[in-house]
Amino acid sequence: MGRRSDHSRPELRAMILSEGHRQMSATGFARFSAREVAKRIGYSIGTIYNVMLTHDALILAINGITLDLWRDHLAVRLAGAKANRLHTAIEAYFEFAILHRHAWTAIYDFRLPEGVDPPEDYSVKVAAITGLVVEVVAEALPESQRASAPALARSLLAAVHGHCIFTLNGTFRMLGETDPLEAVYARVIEAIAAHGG
Amino acid sequence: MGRRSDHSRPELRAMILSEGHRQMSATGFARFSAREVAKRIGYSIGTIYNVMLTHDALILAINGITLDLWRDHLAVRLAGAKANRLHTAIEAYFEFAILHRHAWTAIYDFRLPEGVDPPEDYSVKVAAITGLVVEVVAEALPESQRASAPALARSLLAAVHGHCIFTLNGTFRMLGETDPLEAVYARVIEAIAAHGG
DNA sequence: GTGTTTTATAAACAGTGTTTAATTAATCGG
DNA sequence: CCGATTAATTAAACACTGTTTATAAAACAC
Repeated sequence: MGRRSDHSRPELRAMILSEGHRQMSATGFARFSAREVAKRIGYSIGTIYNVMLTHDALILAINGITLDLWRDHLAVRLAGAKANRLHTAIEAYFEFAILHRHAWTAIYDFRLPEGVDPPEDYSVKVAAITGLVVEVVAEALPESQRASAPALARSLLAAVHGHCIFTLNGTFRMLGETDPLEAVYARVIEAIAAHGG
Repeated sequence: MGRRSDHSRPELRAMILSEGHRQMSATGFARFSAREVAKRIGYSIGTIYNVMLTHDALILAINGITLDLWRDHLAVRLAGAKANRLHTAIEAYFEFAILHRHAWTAIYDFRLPEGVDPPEDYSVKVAAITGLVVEVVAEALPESQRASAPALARSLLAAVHGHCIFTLNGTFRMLGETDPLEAVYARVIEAIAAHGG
């Protein structure tokens, strides 16, 4: 078949990413298939390559959608929290990861070839999420310690992340941990306290 | 070809796992191929299935080897450390993960089907590593707090793990973190201090 | 030596990502 | 308006994957 144009390029891209994200959420990174996405939107695999160029770019774009949803989730939860914002942020981190476990896990399952950096708009999405966390951490610190907020925030982010992964991949179940959220929260409070907060 | 017996069953299993681990270390989980393992040891793919039963079991066995190496690495490092044992443990965690990055990452890249538990000997290997960490954490706590060592240890393990992952997957590079080891070490010391250590 | 069991393989099946050539539809120039 | 050009789409092929099945050959038991 030849040139068809029932959908514009941007429409096609939107269809691919929407169906792709749906499928990533449903089946996870390991079983994700670009061919299946093509089938479901009624186009051939070649069209996916025309629009997305490569499999890696497709997955990166899908993960980008997940990052946007994640940022929104955090932002909404934080907007509705006047007190206990650190706890809210951690809670929201866990909530999103558990609710969208396959899509969230895919962010970390996918790795670019060594030495290749992610495209800038992808880094921007990650930075946006980090930015929200830095803000919340900064609020919890005395003004004299505000300068250390970025460094402390990314460290606490890593700590929360580790707890979240151990929750999802069953490590914590294996080790007998039943309340990982409160466990990290305790760690975070200890760190903040040590910085005068 | 039929029954050959140049190698006994245990010999074959050892060859498969040795070559499998070598290949996992060299190429990583995403590019790992059971067929390639077969090729390299001079047997057909069917033999791999005869001996290993399934692809999942093969990977689980390879990851088991990595866990054993990891435990040994931690044990050796800790055996040679009289003071600063917490720092040594964290250092050893990072060392191993970076040195065997592909094999180490494969432990977490692989996921059993949902609801399926790992075989017991695999859980035992994980518990052995955790046990070492619990010991070191317990040493750092006052006797009155020793009971909380297991819970605190698995939480700190998760924290270290998160920092380690962010180091390997480039997140920390993206966020400008240049010394993740000392960052987690600071978090660990804060937590220990908060428990009276 | 015959019969049975075990081992190993080749071949097939159903997938995957990726590339290529061919075809058809839309667009553009005159 | 019509022919030439450009762009979109696909079918088919390639080289892989994991997995299953039938078959042959070697080893073992009696």
